[in-house]
Amino acid sequence: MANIRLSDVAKLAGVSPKTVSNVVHGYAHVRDTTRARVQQAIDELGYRPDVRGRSLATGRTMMLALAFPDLRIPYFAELAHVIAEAAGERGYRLLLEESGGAREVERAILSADEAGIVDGVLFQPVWLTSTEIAQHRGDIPVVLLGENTAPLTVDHVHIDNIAAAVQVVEHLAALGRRRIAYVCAEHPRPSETSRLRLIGYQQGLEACGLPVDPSLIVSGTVGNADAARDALGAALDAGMAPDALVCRDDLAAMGALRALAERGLRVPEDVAVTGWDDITLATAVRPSLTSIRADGRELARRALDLLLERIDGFDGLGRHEVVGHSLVVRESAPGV
Amino acid sequence: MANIRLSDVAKLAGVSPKTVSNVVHGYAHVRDTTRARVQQAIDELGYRPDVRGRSLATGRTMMLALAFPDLRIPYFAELAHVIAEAAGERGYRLLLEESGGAREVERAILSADEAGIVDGVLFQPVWLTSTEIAQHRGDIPVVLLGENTAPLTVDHVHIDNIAAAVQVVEHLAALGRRRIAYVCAEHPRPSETSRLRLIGYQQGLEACGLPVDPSLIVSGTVGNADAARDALGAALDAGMAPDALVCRDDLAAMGALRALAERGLRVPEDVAVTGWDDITLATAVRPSLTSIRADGRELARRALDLLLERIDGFDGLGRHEVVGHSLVVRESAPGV
DNA sequence: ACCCATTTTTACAGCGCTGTAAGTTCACCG
DNA sequence: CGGTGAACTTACAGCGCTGTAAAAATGGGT
Repeated sequence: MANIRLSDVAKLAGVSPKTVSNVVHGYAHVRDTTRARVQQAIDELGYRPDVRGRSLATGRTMMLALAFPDLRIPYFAELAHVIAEAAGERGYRLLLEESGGAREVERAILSADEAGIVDGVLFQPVWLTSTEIAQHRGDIPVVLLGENTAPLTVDHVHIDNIAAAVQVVEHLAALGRRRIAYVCAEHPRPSETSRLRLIGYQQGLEACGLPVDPSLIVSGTVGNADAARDALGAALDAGMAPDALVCRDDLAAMGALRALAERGLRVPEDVAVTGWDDITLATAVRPSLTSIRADGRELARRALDLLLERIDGFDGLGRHEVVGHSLVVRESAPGV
Repeated sequence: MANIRLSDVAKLAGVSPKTVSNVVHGYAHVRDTTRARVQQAIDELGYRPDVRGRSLATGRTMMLALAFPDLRIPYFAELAHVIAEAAGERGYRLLLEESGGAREVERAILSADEAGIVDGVLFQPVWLTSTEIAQHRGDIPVVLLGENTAPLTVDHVHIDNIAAAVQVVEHLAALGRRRIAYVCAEHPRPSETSRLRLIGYQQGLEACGLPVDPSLIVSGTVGNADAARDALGAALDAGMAPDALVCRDDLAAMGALRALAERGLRVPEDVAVTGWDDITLATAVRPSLTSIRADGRELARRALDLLLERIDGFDGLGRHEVVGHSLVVRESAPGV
């Protein structure tokens, strides 16, 4: 089946190609009779516009990229879902790019060596520093997501990690917990996200008048429940005796739940546990997870707004926006 | 920064545009001195090929779509990851499309009203019947994924659901379980996937000489652990007393674990539980899940091979391929 | 019937690239 | 030193569509 082109429709309808284009786009100034004739030709031939020609002519692809570490991490999958939905409402498709958490790949994403694929990029870096980000070629609009410090020249949407971490610690302290551990700081160098959460963790302890004890910080691989279980398990076996855990994310929390259960420690009676991200499964595990929940819909909305403004030509300094978060209290660290 | 075009590079290097194109593509018959000169011009100008022009000229976009119900379901996220990886190895990007499990959207995916976005589609339908699929416009190559019966004219890659379900039941029977329930059949009409798994479940029971008891079939929403927990919980409260559960997928299994635990039933001592999909978190919950694992890498490989053959013009009858699966035995339904 | 202001339609050129086929240059042989 | 095939390079046309600006048609007065 040879592909039907705009001009084929035009020929059949006896109008110029541009008029067909106008009909396809619902342009107002087309006589009803003309529109009907063109529409009939479209239907008759089964014409479907080819976006490549269009995008070459308009300079827009109506596609955005969302770049983040790994689709298999529930938080990112859920984020992608929300953003794809919001992008769709604005007429854009979403292309997902996984960096695998590798600095190389993150760099490649910013300096893409092919143009014309997407109109803009939403990018959640893990390792790239703001200096590196600031040096990106700038051929294409970028909005940063997540917790990294962003350069002044680039838009950025995030939650207040420090405040959230403080809130978590205060919640645990209000439950009477005194030996509050932090589970899964990357080793040897924490990602920016972890760094901020650790700062908040420490601030929270200080605010509650609790000592900051480095031996209560468990290092481990991020984004992997089993790794968290092993890391925490080893720490517990080595004698660490926390009465609460601030976990870097829900996956770590799930691993922690296992490690605790395997040692006969009850949650929350013996050890209260909090997660981060409030993934869907947070309600399915037992006990269900108390967790920090970012306002994902708002995050998607703001990020897309900023990006679309850039695509429309806005060229000012970077905007840095904070979206809301909340502590969702569940069984693993219940309310007082 | 005005965009640099191929012709700009050609001008600077003093060659024809086509020669620049040849250099970009690593075409063999370019004199070294020419290549060097062109390369220098490319670097100097920071030229990056525009894929839109290329794809208009070649007729290829080097993008594939993967359409499935919902990114937030871990199995699909993990599937998307594997397929994206395999597609990348073949030089293709992957565009994800979520159907939301809606028949309407599934139909729209097949009869996309815009052309030229992707070169082919991998499609995991939930509700579309093979008749409907067979009637799709055929403008674009499609390979079906997953468990639906596919029309004879369309390629299809799947695992043997019936055999896998039989295997699960036999495993449970070998543990001495006699009252093996099935958790989460969609109500009122099961999806094709559920139907096949139910058939296998029944066959397995018969093969083991166990009675098929309809009251051991729990209906419920699919893809949602909490719904599974509620559905199973209600059934248990109503007096159902299984000693094993075949769960439709790992999410259902996780919900089931909760429902059982809340009622003081021990897994696997009182009730053995199996899942399906072997998602990453299957090892993180407690007890870890015995689950059916499809060979995802092989699935991705085969599906892409078939699709790329279609894109290359293959026009024969549909190929139907079965990829391997295995029963991964863990704590929730241990080996004998 | 004619003029003017709209409304509707069109011609044109070009977005950036590559396949084809037809040059042109080169190295080497007789 | 011409001839020859291989190695290299290019002209051309067109992939399918849309922005622009200008032309054509229409309608409403006078």
